[in-house]
Amino acid sequence: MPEDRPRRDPASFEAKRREILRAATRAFARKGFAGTRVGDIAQEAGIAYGLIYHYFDNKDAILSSLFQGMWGVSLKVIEGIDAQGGTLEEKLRGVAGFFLEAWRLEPDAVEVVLKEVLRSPKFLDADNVSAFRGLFERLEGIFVAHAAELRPGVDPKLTAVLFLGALEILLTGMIARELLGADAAAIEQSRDALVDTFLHGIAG
Amino acid sequence: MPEDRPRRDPASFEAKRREILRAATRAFARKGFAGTRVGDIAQEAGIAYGLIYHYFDNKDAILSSLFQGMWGVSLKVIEGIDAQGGTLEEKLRGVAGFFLEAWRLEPDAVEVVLKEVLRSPKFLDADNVSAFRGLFERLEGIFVAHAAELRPGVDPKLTAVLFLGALEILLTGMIARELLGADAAAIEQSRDALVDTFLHGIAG
Amino acid sequence: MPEDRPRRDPASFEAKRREILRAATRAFARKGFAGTRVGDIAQEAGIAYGLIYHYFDNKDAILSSLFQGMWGVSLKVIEGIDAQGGTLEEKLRGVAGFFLEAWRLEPDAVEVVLKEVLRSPKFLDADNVSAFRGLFERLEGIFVAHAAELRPGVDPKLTAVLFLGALEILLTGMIARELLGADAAAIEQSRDALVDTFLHGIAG
Amino acid sequence: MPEDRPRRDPASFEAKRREILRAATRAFARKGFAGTRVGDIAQEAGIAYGLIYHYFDNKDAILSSLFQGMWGVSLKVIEGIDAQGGTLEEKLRGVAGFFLEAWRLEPDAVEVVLKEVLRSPKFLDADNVSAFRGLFERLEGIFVAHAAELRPGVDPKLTAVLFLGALEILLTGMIARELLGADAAAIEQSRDALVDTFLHGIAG
DNA sequence: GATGAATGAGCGTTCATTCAT
DNA sequence: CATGAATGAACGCTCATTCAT
Repeated sequence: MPEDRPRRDPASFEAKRREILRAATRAFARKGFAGTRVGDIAQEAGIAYGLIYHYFDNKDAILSSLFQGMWGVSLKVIEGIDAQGGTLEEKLRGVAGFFLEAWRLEPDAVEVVLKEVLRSPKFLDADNVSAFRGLFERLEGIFVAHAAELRPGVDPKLTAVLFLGALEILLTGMIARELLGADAAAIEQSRDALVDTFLHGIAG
Repeated sequence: MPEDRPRRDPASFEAKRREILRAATRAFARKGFAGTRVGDIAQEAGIAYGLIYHYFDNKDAILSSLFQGMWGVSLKVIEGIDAQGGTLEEKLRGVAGFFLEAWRLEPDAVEVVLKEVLRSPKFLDADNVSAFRGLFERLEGIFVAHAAELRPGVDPKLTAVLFLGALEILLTGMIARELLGADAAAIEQSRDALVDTFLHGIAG
Repeated sequence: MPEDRPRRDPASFEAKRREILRAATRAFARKGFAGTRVGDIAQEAGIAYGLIYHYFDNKDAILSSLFQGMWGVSLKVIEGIDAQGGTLEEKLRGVAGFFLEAWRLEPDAVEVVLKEVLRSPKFLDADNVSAFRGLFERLEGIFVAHAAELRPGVDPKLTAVLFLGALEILLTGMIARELLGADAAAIEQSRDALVDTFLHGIAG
Repeated sequence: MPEDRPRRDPASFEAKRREILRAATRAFARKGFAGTRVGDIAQEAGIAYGLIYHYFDNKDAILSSLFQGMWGVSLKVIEGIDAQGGTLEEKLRGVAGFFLEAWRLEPDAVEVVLKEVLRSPKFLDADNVSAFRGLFERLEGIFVAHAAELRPGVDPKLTAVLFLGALEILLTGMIARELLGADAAAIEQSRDALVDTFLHGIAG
């Protein structure tokens, strides 16, 4: 007698849910959220399309679930990097490295979040916007905490915005696979260029 | 004289076309390209929706037309800034200032191009990608031309990418009107923070 | 030059709307509201199904429109019968005769209203319930006004309910075309049986 | 012993079946037959929805079963009332009282039969129509048997229709709980008003 | 030029029913 | 007996586009 009632096993339910989420992520990355039919996701997952509605409320909920999963992890990691202490340089390298590494490991998921969630008025609802803002504020907090190391007159909020903008376009550029390489060395080089530029500028 | 098709009045044709384009831009900015119906554009322009098809091939063509108009002007201006000579700092300030000023004058158009064209696989066809790439290359050319003023080891292409990314998020952030101000002073401050950060870094 | 701008002619718009409404009524009568697809209505009307959505918000709105049209007329007629004066017998004969005649002229419409609207929790929303109640109250008012002609102890509200119930089942029975005849003579006989029974009872 | 299919316990099978039937009746009364999902019934019964198909062939069969159970009892009771003898008044009071009492004891079941079965072309198949007709004929038979007590010219069939229509709307009106009360006194009053009206009319 | 009626491909979603476990 | 994952037919609805007037 293994378990009392293994009916509706939560573990396998979650496993299947994740499986569908991965299939959806691949499909969204390939054809965009709008261009992906629910049937495409099902086909990618090897199941009937009706089954998707056992695991998700609707098509939108799949994308929201992807975003929230990614974003929750991201925020926690950034908080960890901040809490660990270290120099400003180490922290910036940590933040940039985390997102670039996330892209290397799960390029589809990063692409979809960047392209479909962060730009869509539909998904940038109050919840998601506040999640998004959380990252900005955390980075801003890092700059504030290290204000003593900054040139006078540097605005922490603006700097946080610029840094994330530059980081985002690195990821976007990698997605496009046109402007930048995608191998580990290129990633490292990109990360260093980003951090060095922000810390020391490009002027000789 | 064998004109191809004797429009009654080419000037007024163009005027109406621009009028529709402006109406469409407002509508796209408010509800997104996908969320805007052709009928919404017509209503915004005060005409019947069927008439739109006298001036544009289809809905996509409206957005493409907006992009090409904006982008052509942008490229010419950037080229002009480069050709005028001056220091690297002046050129970067010119580039950033141009886009920020464009946003101040036509925020809807800038928002739509950023959100709907540059992220959409549908509109990033060969033509548009190469137009987009043109801007990158022009900026990269500026960094190459001023290589003597740069720290050794600074990569021109990567720097161009980072700079445009930071610039883009300023525009995006301004669109959101949440993180940064939108008045002339805030714009100037943003431009200076961007250029100073890239030239001199933020470290003290 | 006939008219200033015959574009979007309200008259022909209404005519087409009514045409669709009639087609829908036939379809609903034949297969029930739930059993009728929007495409069935379109086919019955000889148009494409998409066109239906130019004239009605959705499938529900078609049924609501039918009900409100029928019910508004009915209430007005009943009010007219009441206002005209006369004996209680004349008024009851008028009310019953009106509904039975309506059924003779538009059996499908009466059938649909009886079967699909008055029994459906979905369509018996606040508006429709209050419309329905209006008829009850009007009939109750008639009994109250003629209280002097009634046996002592007769409850006007209960009597109104019973009268309308008996009237409704006459119509329903005619719909079923099983229990009662449908010709003019049968209708007259039904009406008289109803009124005579209520006024004088059946006991010898 | 060659039982056809040796159910573990026919009694408990029937008990469970009835349990499901009661749960379905509550659900149908609350949301209508079409608006009730098989899963809703299962939830109401506290079982898995798949199990329902062990006890009923399909969703329709549940409603049919409810109708047949109710109707069979009703017919038997009406026959008993008729067979017992007595005056016409006693018989009419018995018939009306039975249905009103049934509603008091099982309002959901009565409501569902009235709203979902008797008006639905789907369930008014040959079997059910003939069951339904049985009640009419039995009541008609009562009027025929008591023809001597009736005014000349009273049509037994029409009178049966009118009587059942007035009775039905009482039940419907009680369901709505708007126009009439629902307590025992109100029920008695309704029954008496119905019978008195039919026997003696309302004219003074 | 200008209008809006007309078309229909296409998609998201529901839910009764089956069946492996 | 009991469960709920799995299936897929079916349907309402949207909206870009065409075209007769």
